[in-house]
Amino acid sequence: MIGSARDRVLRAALDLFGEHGVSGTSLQMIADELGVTKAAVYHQFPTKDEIVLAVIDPALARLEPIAEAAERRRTPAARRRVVLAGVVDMVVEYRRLSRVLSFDPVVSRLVRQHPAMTTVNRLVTLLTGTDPDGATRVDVAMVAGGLVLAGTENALTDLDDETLRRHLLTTAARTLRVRLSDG
Amino acid sequence: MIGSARDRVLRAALDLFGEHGVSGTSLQMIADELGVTKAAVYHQFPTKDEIVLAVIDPALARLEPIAEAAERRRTPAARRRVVLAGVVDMVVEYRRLSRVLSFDPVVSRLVRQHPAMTTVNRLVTLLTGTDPDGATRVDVAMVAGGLVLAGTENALTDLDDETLRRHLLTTAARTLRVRLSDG
DNA sequence: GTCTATAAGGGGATAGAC
DNA sequence: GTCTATCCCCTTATAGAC
Repeated sequence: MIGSARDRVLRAALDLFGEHGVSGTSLQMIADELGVTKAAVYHQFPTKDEIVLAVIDPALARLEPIAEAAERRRTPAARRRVVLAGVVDMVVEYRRLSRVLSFDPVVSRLVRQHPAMTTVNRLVTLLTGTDPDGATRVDVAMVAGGLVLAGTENALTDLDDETLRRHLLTTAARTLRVRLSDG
Repeated sequence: MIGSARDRVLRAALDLFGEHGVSGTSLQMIADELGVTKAAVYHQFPTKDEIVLAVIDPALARLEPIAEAAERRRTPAARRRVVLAGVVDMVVEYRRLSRVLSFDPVVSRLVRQHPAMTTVNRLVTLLTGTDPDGATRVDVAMVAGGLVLAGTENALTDLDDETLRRHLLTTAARTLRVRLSDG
């Protein structure tokens, strides 16, 4: 075991959340995984919600720099490329987490209330432009859903990160009709 | 209230599962929604799992006819068109259900053990052909994930079923490079 | 940092009356 | 079909010793 007791809790939680979902993971399971008691876990975090937030925060924190980098570009096409590449990287890096992050009702509540949601909306606007039509909104929803699910799909675990990243980027760009090469 | 007591339970369960997830929905919540007690619900179904199965069965039952219709077509292109159209129809019809059906750890377990999984595999093979490469498998995973998520996306609830169906079909076909018109 | 012990509540499920 | 009452288990969370 490397890292502080706090880090050990977070690593165990990430593993268990990925396998059983947040609602399906009790503090007892986290404690058992570490070989300690529930009270020891409570010494590190005051509530279960705090553990969930600490697990998902690093992933959500990746979004803000993507939005800033995209907004520094001048053309809408370049902005779309930056958003797409950044989000794909993030999804691959947090493969195991994304399924849990998007669907568990507990996390859904925590994410809805999270400040990072404004960044998510900025990223969507960077992809769609303002006042998108129905077809464009469906395109973006398909890509968002596809990235999350494909990132966690068991059938794709044999692909290494770099291969998965490349395929996801190509497919997402085709769906959104974004050219990946500039000019 | 129209329908048998059993039907009322299933309708209430569908609503609550869609909103809170299966793990987040207790028998007490279902009973409260109907204005009865838990024991009355248990009179209709022996276990909670049985309720979940009864809710998802109609959606899973839609898959088999799609596979059969597709297999009656002679060209791979025609088969892909039939699978795509059928699955999109099913996703739209069961909009609220699909999120729950795909991600809740409880349902995930029930679906994995369900006989309809062999049909799912047949549909995937109809789309990809046998022995697909990594890029093709990512394409299919993206479309599957995108359909499920877009179908349940709150931001798209303003679209009526027919509009949503049309956009989903167009976008999914583009992602998979399937031509929707034959010939 | 970790322990034992316990509180307080909700979960699924059952027994038996009406 | 529905009720009351209950069982047993697991959950989050707290108190206080070491």
